[in-house]
Amino acid sequence: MVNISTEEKILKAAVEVFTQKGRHGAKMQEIADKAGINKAMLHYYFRSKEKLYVKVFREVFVKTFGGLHIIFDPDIPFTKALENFIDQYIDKIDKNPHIPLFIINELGEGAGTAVTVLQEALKNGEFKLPMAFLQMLNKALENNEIRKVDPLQFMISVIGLCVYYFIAEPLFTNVFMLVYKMENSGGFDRPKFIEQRKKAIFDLIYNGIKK
Amino acid sequence: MVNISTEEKILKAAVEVFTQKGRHGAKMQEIADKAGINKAMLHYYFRSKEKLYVKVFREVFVKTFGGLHIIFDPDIPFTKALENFIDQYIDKIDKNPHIPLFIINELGEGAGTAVTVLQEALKNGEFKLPMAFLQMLNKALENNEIRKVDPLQFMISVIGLCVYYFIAEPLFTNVFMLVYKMENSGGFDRPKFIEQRKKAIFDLIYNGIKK
DNA sequence: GTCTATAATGTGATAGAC
DNA sequence: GTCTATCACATTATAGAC
Repeated sequence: MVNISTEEKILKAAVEVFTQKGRHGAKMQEIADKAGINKAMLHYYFRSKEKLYVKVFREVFVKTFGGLHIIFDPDIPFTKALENFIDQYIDKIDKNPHIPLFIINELGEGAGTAVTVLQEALKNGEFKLPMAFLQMLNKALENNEIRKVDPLQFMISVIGLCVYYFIAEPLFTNVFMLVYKMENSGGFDRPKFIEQRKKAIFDLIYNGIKK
Repeated sequence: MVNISTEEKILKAAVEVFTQKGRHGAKMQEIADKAGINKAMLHYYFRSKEKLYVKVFREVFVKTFGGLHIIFDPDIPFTKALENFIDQYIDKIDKNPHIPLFIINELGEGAGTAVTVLQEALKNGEFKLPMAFLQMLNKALENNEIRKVDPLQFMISVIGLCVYYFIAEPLFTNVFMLVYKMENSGGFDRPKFIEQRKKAIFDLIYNGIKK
């Protein structure tokens, strides 16, 4: 990929700006600047801000969450799959920390583009994660591998545990600063913290559902 | 309160619009319409959109999270306090479902108004929740009431479990629709689901940390 | 395809009458 | 204090030359 096309440059810049600033906060000028071209080109390639946004949302959603269902391979034990999921899901979010909040915000705008994309992705198999998770969980419940839990509630809990820190990071870092100051600690080592987070989530869940 | 003042009407409308549309999505015209007055009055009372936003953020943040620390009363057992917290925190969010995402989004805008308000509230005692939670948790750990856990990680987990569903509700309702259709279920009873959520969270945590 | 210049619109803010 | 009318500016979108 020696020569990246103008269209690709625009899309790449648009992903950055839309995911970081949101639908309303994003400005066409900033996207143009980041792509190294001018505003007119954005409209030449994508007609309008709205159409560009739709492309960005669909691509971001599918690329981020499209492949994760393979973690729930029926041939490995549920507990191990869960551990893998926590590990890989958090790694993915950590590499794209703005994306969960971006998707949540756009889905919250009510019936419209984002919700339509989600529904289509659920139907056409581009977003198999929830069903793969629920199927493996139901099998583990049937086989009495784990304590009885409500499948939907449990799924929300696992995903929430993985995602929430990244969404609310500014809130927690400020609380940490207060705590660390009180403890005369060595400050905040973020990579170490992320690894500890994985372990804390798995420990909580594992002990929460083991028989 | 027979006669609500114009300033109060504006603030009430501004809270609604800002929390639902965000800082950039909110329009002064919509706030004016909702308050039943015209745009000029907004500037007469608050000078600028920015100043009005600051008032709204501070008020919303303190009113929503300012009083919750009293749940962690040292005289009651930690497990019971945790159960109360889950119950009351979720009730509060359920009554103001847009507020967590609003606060998270504004804190994510980087150093600025929202972060400043948070830091002040942490210092001046308007936001005692994190410290109250951590103190009670540390005591429970010292007394060997619960399994050994990392206090900060555990706090994030509890809050995330309570908040995440409300933040990502549009995502999950769409998944539910798919699941319920497959199961020929009677559809989605939201109030019942919220009560089940409280129970699911407490069960997971309780089993996750009990000795 | 790419650019500059400009139109068209939306929105925050103000002036001035009452 | 409240209103209408208007300004000033930012931003999306287009026209037209190269």
